[in-house]
This record gives sequence, C-alpha cells and structure tokens, in this order.
Amino acid sequence: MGRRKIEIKRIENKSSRQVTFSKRRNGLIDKARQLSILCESSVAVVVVSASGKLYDSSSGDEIEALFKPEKPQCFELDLEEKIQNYLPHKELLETVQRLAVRHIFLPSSSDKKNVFFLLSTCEYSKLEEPNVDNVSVDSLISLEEQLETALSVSRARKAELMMEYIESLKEKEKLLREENQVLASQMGKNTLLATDDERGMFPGSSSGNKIPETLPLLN
Amino acid sequence: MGRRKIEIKRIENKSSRQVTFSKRRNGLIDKARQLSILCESSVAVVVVSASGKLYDSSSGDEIEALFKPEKPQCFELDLEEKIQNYLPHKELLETVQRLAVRHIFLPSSSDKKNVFFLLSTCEYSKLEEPNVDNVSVDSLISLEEQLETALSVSRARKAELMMEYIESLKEKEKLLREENQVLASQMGKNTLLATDDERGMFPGSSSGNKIPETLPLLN
DNA sequence: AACTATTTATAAGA
DNA sequence: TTCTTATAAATAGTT
Repeated sequence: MGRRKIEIKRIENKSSRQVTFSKRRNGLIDKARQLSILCESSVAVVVVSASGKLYDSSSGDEIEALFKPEKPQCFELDLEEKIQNYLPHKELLETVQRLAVRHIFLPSSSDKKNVFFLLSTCEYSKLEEPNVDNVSVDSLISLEEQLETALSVSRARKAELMMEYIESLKEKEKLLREENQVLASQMGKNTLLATDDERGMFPGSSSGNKIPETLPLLN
Repeated sequence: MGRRKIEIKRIENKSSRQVTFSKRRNGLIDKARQLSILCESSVAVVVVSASGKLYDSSSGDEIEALFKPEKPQCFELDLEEKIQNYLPHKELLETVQRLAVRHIFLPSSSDKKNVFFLLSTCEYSKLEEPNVDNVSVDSLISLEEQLETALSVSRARKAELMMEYIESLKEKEKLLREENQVLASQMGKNTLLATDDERGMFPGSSSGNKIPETLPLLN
C-alpha cells in the first residue's frame, strides 16, 4: 500500500523502521477499533516499548471492565465472582496491564464474547551497536521480572480466595453437621447422622462431573 | 476497502457480521505479524471466543512433566542453562518476545467459554549473536512453547479442580441443610436453625478469620 | 507532518 | 465456506 511493494522482513534502516512502526501501529490500532465496533466485540490494544516504559497509562478499571461483562454463571457470591475474575486470561491481562498500557479500546457492548487482546512491543534499539545490547537485555529482564511478579501476585491471590472460600464452606458444613447431630439426638434417632461424621468426605476432585459420584455428598 | 464504503458501526446482519469478523480478524492478525517482522517488535494476539473454537490444545501428560518449579537467577549462564533456569520467570515475556508463532489453548474452568491464545512474535536478532546457534534458539523456542502451553493448561486445570471442589462442597452443604430442615420440622422446632441460616453464620474459625466479612458466604 | 502513487484489504456478489 | 473483483483504505517513499 505504498509507492512500492515491500517485503515483509526487518527494515534495516533505523529511522524508516521507526516511522513504519508508528504508522503501522496506528493502523493496527484503528483496525482493532473498527473490528470491535463492527462486530460488537471487545478489543484491547496495548503497546509496550521493549524497555517496559509506560507510554500511556490507563486505569486498571477500564481494562478490567473489559472482562467483567463476560462473567458467567449464576454465582451469587462476591467471593466466587472474584475467583471467576482471576481465571487465566484475566491473570495475563492484569499482568500486562501492570507493565505498560498504551491504548485501550473498551467494549462496545456489555455481553460481548469476543475479545481481542493485542500486545505489541517495539524494540527501538540499536542492533547495530553491540555495546548497547546489555542495556536492552537488562531492560528485558526487568520487564520479565515485573511480569513474573504480577503473575505471582495474581495467582497467589486467586488461590487465596479460592482456599478461603473452600475453608468457609468446610466450616459451614461442619457446623451444619453438628446442628444436624444435635437435632437428631434430640429426636432420639441420631445414629444415622453420627456415623456420617466419621468419614472424611473429599479426597479430591475428579475430572468429569462437577460433583463426582465417588464423593458422598451427604455421607 | 470493499465494493462500498461502510460506516464503522455495528453490523446488524448476523451473518455479515460473522463474515466480516472472520475477515477482519485475519487481517488484524496478519497486520500484527507484519508489524512484528518489519519493525522487529513483538506482537501477541489473544483471541477469546465464546463460540468455542479450538486452535491448539496440549495433552495433559506433557503438563505434569513440564510443570516443575525451579529457580531463576544467574544471567551469566550460557543460553542453554538460561533456558532451564529461567522458564518460570520469563515465561510470559519470553513468549511475547521470542516465540515465532504458536497457538495456546487455555481451557476455561467455565463450561461455556473457551479461551484462545495466539501469540506471534519476531525473533530478536540479538539472540542470534555469535555463540548462539540456531539450533539452540530453536530448542529454546520449542521448550518455551511447551512450557507455556503446559503452564496454561495446568493452571486452568487447577482452577477447574478447585471450582469443582467448591461446587461439590456447596452441593453437600445444600443437602445437609435440607436434612437439617427435615429434622427440624420433624421436631416442630425448626426456627432456631432456620434463622441461623439467614444470617451469615460463621466468623470463620479454622483458618483464623480468613473469611472476609464482606462476603456472604452462604446464599 | 503532509502528500500521493501504489499496494493491500475487504464488501459485496457469486 | 471460499473465490472473485471493484473499490476503499493503508501506507512507502517523497517533500
């Protein structure tokens, strides 16, 4: 689409490369925007420099909002919602968000299911200059560390939330069970329930059913 | 760029929208690829779709073998060692920075949506410096690919298992509650327990108040 | 940053 | 879905 056809290969000239990067990045972003509108999908474009520098900060809420609408299921609990929001793709999203955000296009519709996440980085360096390489590598490593930190935090938080929830459910179950036993004994017919308490119920989960048959739900 | 100029607004016709979506998505991805090559930048396109198309999946067996916690650290190691040592920490960035083209399937814990990952990046030429041969880089790429896939699937699986467990606990709780109610009504004195249920019962004992009060744990 | 000759993407039609 | 093609849009080289 220019005066000449170009091969798709690295542009050697540094300034040409920079100019092309700028033009095409803008083009890409606009394409993403158009797609999101035309097809009612959600598109996020994030541009990060290789150095990890933040070009354009955006609120985390905006990006998070991108995924909120697709929250599935009838989870009435706040905690469960939080857990849902920590699913893998959200981890990635949040992670990248911490790095750098250049442009964000918010979803055009609330119940949209198609989400494009586009991350683009450009290395402006100096491949011709050997002595600058270390700087670049260091910045990459730094970037990686930030990513890893973000991911770790995200995962840890997710696990924490889930475990809290599981603990609370277990606790609730225990109390219910106790109540049950009290009631049963008050009625003078507690044998059935008392024996139930002796068994440990959940060794783990099996893959197939949400509620595995091997797990006696009520003992 | 078609027979006619179109307004950038939601395409009402469903099949047109689908067709356009497909075309433009491909166009976007190709643009991203070109940008990454031309400007030696890294581009990741992530597609999250509710329609459930699978671009790539990884077997569960590889996951166990590859998912090993190891430590990062020294930057001075040769590349092969770096590969071994850096996997967890560099996972995301290296994915973005180095992988040529790949698809990762991220199973969602939800049964109604699938997550697709498509990452496309351009290789850094600095990685192809003197003492790094192509074989080494290739193996790096391959390894990273496998690891990333494995990690993604593994994490998703873990989340799935936890969610299954949560579901089973909830189900069990429900049954206990029913049992309780039956007992209570049989005794003709079910008020006490019923009211307990309406309030959040548990301060959360076993884990030392880990359960946030703001979260209605039950109902 | 603007311009414009060309190439590229794609809307509509088959 | 895939292809064809007229046309709109993007952009490479230039100013």
